[in-house]
Amino acid sequence: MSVKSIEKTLSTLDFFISNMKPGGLSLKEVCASLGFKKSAAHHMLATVCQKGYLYQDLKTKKYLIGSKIKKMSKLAILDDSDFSDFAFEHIKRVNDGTGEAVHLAGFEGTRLITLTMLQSTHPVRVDHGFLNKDHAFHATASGKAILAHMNLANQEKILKKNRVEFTEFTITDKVTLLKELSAIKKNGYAIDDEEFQEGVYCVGYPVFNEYHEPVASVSCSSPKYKIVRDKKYLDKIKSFTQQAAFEISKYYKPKKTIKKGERKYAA
Amino acid sequence: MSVKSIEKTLSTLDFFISNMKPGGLSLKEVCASLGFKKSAAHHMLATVCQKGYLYQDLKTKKYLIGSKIKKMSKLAILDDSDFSDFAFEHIKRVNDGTGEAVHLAGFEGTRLITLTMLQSTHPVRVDHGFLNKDHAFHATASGKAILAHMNLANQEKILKKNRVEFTEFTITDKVTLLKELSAIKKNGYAIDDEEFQEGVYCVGYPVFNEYHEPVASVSCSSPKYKIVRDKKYLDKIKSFTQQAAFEISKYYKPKKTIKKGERKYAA
DNA sequence: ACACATGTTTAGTATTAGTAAACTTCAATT
DNA sequence: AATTGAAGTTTACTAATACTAAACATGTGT
Repeated sequence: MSVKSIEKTLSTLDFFISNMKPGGLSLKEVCASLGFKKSAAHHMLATVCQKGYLYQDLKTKKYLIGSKIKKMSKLAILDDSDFSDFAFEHIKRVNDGTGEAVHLAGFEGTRLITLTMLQSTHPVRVDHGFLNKDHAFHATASGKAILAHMNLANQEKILKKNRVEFTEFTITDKVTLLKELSAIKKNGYAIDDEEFQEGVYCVGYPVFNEYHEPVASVSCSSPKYKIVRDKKYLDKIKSFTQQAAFEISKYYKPKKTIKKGERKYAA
Repeated sequence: MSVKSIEKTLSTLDFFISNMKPGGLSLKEVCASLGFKKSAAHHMLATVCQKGYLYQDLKTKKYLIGSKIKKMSKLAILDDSDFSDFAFEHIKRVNDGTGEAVHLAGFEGTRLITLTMLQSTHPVRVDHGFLNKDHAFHATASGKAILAHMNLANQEKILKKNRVEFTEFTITDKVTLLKELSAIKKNGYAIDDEEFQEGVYCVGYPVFNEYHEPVASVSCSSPKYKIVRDKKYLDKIKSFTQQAAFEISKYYKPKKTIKKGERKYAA
């Protein structure tokens, strides 16, 4: 079950994220775009302002994002810049070596999140996916690479919500997906064969923490015709990507002694 | 009027801001601290997670702050680091010259917000006020310095909500406050004579934008006994603070030609 | 293997959030 | 200067929904 008034409020914040303008957004704009009645929207926004998450410009009456959000953002974990910084050089090496788009993804609960991405340097570019956007776990190599190494309970929890059909090749059947995940786990890498975007082929390798739990993934996308035309090309992409994921996993090398009762290191 | 379920949700986010722990917060902790029933809190948190503003760790079930907040924070204006950077050297000069605590404050709607602060270098320190915390408009020199240069409508809007009695010297009567504000506007600076914290005396000067609208303030706090003991000490503090506010106002010097229909520059 | 602690789900009721309409404020136009 | 209109705000009322309590699951430590 979900609380509708909270849903509406957070959808409004979403709207601010994607449509923010320098002077802020007016009540009318919010209502027009989200289909709210103005009095209801006003009550809602007044409450949000009262708590300081938004605020209203005294002169223009337009709504702006409050600094409380900034304060809160400092407490977000996936915003762990250390990790992204550490990973960057390895991601870059894949990008330099292949010229193709490279993604570093992490996750928060059941959400797959793009942490860093490097665009293809080739003329025919593949540029789906944006920073911090949340992606499909089931239809991407990055998602499946992580998912494959989770336990069944978590896999099902994630697949319950994420099974949108993006292309005719998207696997939407849960049993087929679970079978695929087990193959991925055995092979050590995941592929996305036009499952998310037509004409795009993608390879993904998992990044593990010190307990051998999957925490992120590195993936490399390429136009499919290149893969078909030249068999060796895929091997090259795989080797670069695998290497990067392996190196990035070293970020999680145990730093302090493991306390008893904690999981053992198993890499 | 305010929407209660939104209020509760945002109070919960407030709780996350002030009580966040490395592994996240449990449902029980939230309920215990905020007095919620666990089923209600669960529904609420599930909704917030579904929208990605929080997320739940799959293993520990604890709640963490999502990266969507990070995304949103990049759109907050008062987080305009350029301004704070520009202001810093001037604030620093006041701190170096007086050795006392110096604050740079801005505001969002009816909220006074500390942007930067420098601690006193003296043994007897005055350290109320924290970064990004919202402060009392009516009981601080920083607040009154800004408030004095607003129009009556906005002054009343702000004073309607902020008239808490912090000490026996806090001015809580609206008429008295408005009279005080008009004196501040004439004098060009505001004082806080133990109105926010006992034993603390404070002087504040407004920072104006290119339209001569108050947008921020610089204030300097000192233990009151120093002011009483040495009349010249206050003059020194005032002169440093005034100079800083004057210099910081230059940040808003018009950069491009003023379009017709817009307010004229009047400084 | 058991018990306890924590989180999750459910069905029913009381509260509250949304509606519509009137009001305010301000600015543009006559 | 008076008038219209466009935005936001407030109100009183009612339909919808969020909260409660209690049972259920899950997993951890003993």
